[in-house]
Amino acid sequence: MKDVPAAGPAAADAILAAVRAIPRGQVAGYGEVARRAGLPGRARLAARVLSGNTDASLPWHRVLRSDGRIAFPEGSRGFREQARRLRAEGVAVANGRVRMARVVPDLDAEVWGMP
DNA sequence: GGATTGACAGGGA
DNA sequence: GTCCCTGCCAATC
Repeated sequence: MKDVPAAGPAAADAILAAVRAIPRGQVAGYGEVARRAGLPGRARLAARVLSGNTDASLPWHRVLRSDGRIAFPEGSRGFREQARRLRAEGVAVANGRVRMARVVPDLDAEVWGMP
């Protein structure tokens, strides 16, 4: 019952699972995902995992920066792809940023299975 | 072995 | 509200 896995394939899997746990129309930050994956403070690791992912069914576009900003440089390919997908899901993307879900208390709790 | 980089986060100006 | 710098961790050169 150790605690956090020491950054291995299991960690990557956990991160992927956390990303897949994000419901459609909702978004989360890298640090948030990492935390839910059992890797507090490993936001960068989450980013790295997503950069190496190739799963098209993985909602990576729902993962944003802590500020709600898209991690890619504006005008970049990934930027456009992500913004496009988010809009397709009903997420308001404006000027390279996304309106972070301010209040989704019950929903959020349900999603992460924790109040 | 060390040094550099990176889809980050947080605090300060 | 935006822009800049520092810190943390892991992988890569």
